[in-house]
Amino acid sequence: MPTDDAALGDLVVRTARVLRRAHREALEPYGLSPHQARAMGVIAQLGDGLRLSRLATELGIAPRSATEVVDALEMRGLVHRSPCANDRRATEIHLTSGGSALRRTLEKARVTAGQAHFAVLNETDRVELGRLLGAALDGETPDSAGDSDCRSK
Amino acid sequence: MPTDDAALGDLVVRTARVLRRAHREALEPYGLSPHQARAMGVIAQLGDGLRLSRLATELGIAPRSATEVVDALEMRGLVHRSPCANDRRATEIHLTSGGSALRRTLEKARVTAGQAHFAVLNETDRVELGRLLGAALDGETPDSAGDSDCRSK
DNA sequence: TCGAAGTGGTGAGGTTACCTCACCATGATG
DNA sequence: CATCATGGTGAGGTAACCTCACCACTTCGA
Repeated sequence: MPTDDAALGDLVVRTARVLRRAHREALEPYGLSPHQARAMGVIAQLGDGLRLSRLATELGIAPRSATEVVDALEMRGLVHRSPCANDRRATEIHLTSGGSALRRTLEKARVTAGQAHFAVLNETDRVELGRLLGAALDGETPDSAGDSDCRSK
Repeated sequence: MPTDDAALGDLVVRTARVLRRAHREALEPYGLSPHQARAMGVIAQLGDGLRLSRLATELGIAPRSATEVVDALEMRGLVHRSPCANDRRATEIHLTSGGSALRRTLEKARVTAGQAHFAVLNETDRVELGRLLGAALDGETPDSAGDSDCRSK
């Protein structure tokens, strides 16, 4: 068994799978899909007066698809739309109080799950791991800010 | 900026995203989806006389869905079905020669992409990274062999 | 100032990759 | 040999995307 080669990539992908599964399971009780949770994160982060089209680019999806995500969140009472004052074509999206409370809960769960996975490592190792992953990410893909996903074209 | 907390999980997930995107792009010229490529990997690995239902469990999908994956691969001439001698209900799946050639090409591309991402690290760091990720994976989720994915229930 | 062109959001309808349920052919078993 | 279990697939459904067409509105140039 060779020490690395593609194995390093495999390890990362497998780790990500474990983390994602934990995330998905944490979300399940609330009836949210990972993408909906991510959308709430973006809405919370960019906050005030977020346009639907901006949300779409942040999520790396088509504007039309963002409409659906927001529809779903709105139906659950987690966000609401309001007309934009400056541009009467546009719609602003806000988290409701319930939405932002849930967002905080989920964020906490996500952090906890991440910590749990790396709990077997000591502090030194965790720092080292962060350094190595960060270095590889910085070295590769000087891909502007929006990490987005894939289906960009 | 705190050194770790959930940041470690984020780094892993972002790294995985970069790798997956590279993988998807490598596949695109051949008109294969990542899942189809994965299926070919399983078929190649478990080889001879692989049943459709076995493939399904390996991929972590329902048997009915494996039928579709194999349909697609067969249509592209990458695999073919043959009746199983021992059990006339069952079907065996094999890679065609074209299929296994393509598989080797893709595997090589995947390895190369992984190496490229971690090329900024020196040998020592790469080994260390592997050790840390491996340790965290071993510690967590004593989830039997089949890594599979998620939608297991 | 008024028509043309651009932009923000959404209705309609398509695709992909999954799913379940029902079914048939076959195999295993009392 | 009747019965039940198993391997694969047809039919039809769902979630999360997509494009195209469209309307309301803004912006811009003559």
